[in-house]
Amino acid sequence: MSAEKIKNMEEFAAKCGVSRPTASKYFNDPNSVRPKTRLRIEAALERYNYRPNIYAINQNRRLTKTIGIVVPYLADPFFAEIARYLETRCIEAGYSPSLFSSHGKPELENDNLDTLRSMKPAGVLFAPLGRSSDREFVAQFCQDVPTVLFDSNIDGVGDVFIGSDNPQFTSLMVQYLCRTGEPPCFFEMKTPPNPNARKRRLGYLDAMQKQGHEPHIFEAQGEGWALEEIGHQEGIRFIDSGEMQTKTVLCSNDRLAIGFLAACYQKGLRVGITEDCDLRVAGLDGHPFSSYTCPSLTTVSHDYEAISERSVETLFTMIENDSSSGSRREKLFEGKLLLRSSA
Amino acid sequence: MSAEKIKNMEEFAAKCGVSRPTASKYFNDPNSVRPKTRLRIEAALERYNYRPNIYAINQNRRLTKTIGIVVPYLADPFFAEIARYLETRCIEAGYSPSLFSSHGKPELENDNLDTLRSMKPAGVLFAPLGRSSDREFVAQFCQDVPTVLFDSNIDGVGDVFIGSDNPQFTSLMVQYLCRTGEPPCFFEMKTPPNPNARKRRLGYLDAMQKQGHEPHIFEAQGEGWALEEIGHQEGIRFIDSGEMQTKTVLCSNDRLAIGFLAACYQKGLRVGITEDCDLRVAGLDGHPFSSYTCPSLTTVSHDYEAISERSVETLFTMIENDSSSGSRREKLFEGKLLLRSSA
DNA sequence: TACAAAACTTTGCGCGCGTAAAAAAAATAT
DNA sequence: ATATTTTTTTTACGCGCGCAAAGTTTTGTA
Repeated sequence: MSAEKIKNMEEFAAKCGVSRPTASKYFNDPNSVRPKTRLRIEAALERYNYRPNIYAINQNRRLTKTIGIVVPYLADPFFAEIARYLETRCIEAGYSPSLFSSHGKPELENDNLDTLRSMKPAGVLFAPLGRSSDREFVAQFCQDVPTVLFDSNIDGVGDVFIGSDNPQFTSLMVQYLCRTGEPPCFFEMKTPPNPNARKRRLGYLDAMQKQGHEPHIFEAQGEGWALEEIGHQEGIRFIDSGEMQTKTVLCSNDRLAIGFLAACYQKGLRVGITEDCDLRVAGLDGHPFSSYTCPSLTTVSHDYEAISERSVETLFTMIENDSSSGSRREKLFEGKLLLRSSA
Repeated sequence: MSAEKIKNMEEFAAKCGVSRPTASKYFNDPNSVRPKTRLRIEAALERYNYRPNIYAINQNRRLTKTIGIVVPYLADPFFAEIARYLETRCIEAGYSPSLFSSHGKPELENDNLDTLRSMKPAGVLFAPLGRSSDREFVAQFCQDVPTVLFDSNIDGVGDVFIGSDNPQFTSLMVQYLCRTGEPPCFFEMKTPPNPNARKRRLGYLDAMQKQGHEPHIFEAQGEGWALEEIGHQEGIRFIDSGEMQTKTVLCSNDRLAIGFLAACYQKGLRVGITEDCDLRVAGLDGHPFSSYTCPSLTTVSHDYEAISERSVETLFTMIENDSSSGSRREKLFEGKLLLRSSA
């Protein structure tokens, strides 16, 4: 490795003994040059660690090799896990992923889309905030940039949505709970920040009705993404209120459930399916940490891999065909029941 | 908002009635132009949503307004939380943060540093993998780019390190545990992926010796970042082994502790400080979810805010003075004891 | 009112690369 | 060996903006 610094592609091409356009061609696609010249270039690449200036490259390309990944809240392990998978897949496919979190704020979401737009990305994988998203703004973005919406749907916006069948989640869990014991009440936030809450509530109401049971919903107060905290605080209030008319609680998501389990523990309620327990508690999501709660949480898990995989694949074909498909496509994956010891 | 598309700063400046260099000056610092012209420009900015081409900007600046943030594993809530804070502070200061996770892999860490280097960032906030980091590579990077190392120190590398006083963490906890009951044994991984584990072990040994107690260490098998899983599996093995000669267990970090708590629960061991409990369990880190374990986890918390704040502030002054300070500086923050119900 | 200082405009070069067209060279086919 | 195809080189322009120098206008001060 020579210490000599190489300023630009001109100099580098000279070291290789090729012309600059040929070097340029190589960097765009190593296979597009003759094997012999390719070797010459790669030999030089070993000696001098030259790398083309990304800004100069991207300025002149209509589209870059960047893929934007936007999630509503990266400190939520659910999204952290998905982001990890998406990033890996993009790199494998030769793109450079660029990760953004909206930190739960619609303004930041718009900002993220703005900076992404100016990055001329080849495509974007976008999990919107949901109800609090700026609908118009997002719709415009999806028109301008090849975008795959995932996790949270915004009706009629964008060409593709890939996510989970949330009503199926609740219905699956309600069925299981009813078959094995008392029908569940539903523990959810009154104003949830996460997008799929509404569909889960509807799924609960629907499933209960179909089973011929009367639904009970407890609405937890509180705002923001501190779901465990809210589940805990409001769980205690729920328990103390005496409104709990059933010994089975279905939480709208796993993070709420984790907080609720803490509330139960604190209140001396034993949670589980065995005879000596006071309460059954179930969650929804398949949160990465849900197997390590005490007791381990029975839940319905997203098919993380399928969602990530399909999102990425769909985006890649969108990029290749670069045509907006005309009709809007949605793909919903079913959840898998994870039977553990809490319910 | 006019629908008319503006191609470049030339056109935009014309719409404002100012010259292009003046517009350019405005975008670099809105206060550097006369208030009257500033209003003219901002009025135009309302009508046409023009934004300067970031690639053209960055190509011509020696340094960009980008700040790189690199963490070893973003799916760990600890780093997710810190990253969230760092991002926010960078944005407030007028920089554009760019987030990278090394996903636990040294090759990826190097790749991240490579792409960062080619981004000509104003500065980088870097939490390295630690022992598995490529020492030479990282050192070279820190020489080329203004970098603040945080969380995990690499001796002699870089100009600044900001983190926690890990031996103090363990010593603080050991002292507390000894004062209130049996001296603790230490539950850790044999080959930990997280960087500060070694210092914690030494802190444990040292503190036990000072207290006049004999140390006991249980080494959990397993590789990688699935710490809860390892804590769970190996926790069960630990319990079954009969090697546990004390009723107090100090875990090397909170994620291990979460897994260990699950193991205790599964094994029917009651964890807590009250008379009727079999075991006391403590963790280290102040993990975001550690208050929602059952029982809630007694731990020593990083001063997240202080670390993030100091890291960012330090980087900003490094950027402004753009001189390498010559001598290496380290700042270690003490941990705060969080007394909860597990120990 | 004059005068210096500050802010602005004009002009013009340069950044590092994409890319197109035409000419030259090399590889392959006849 | 010649003709044909493929690859490479040459030449040249453009991208959108930073930046510096010199000239012009505006602003604040004496």
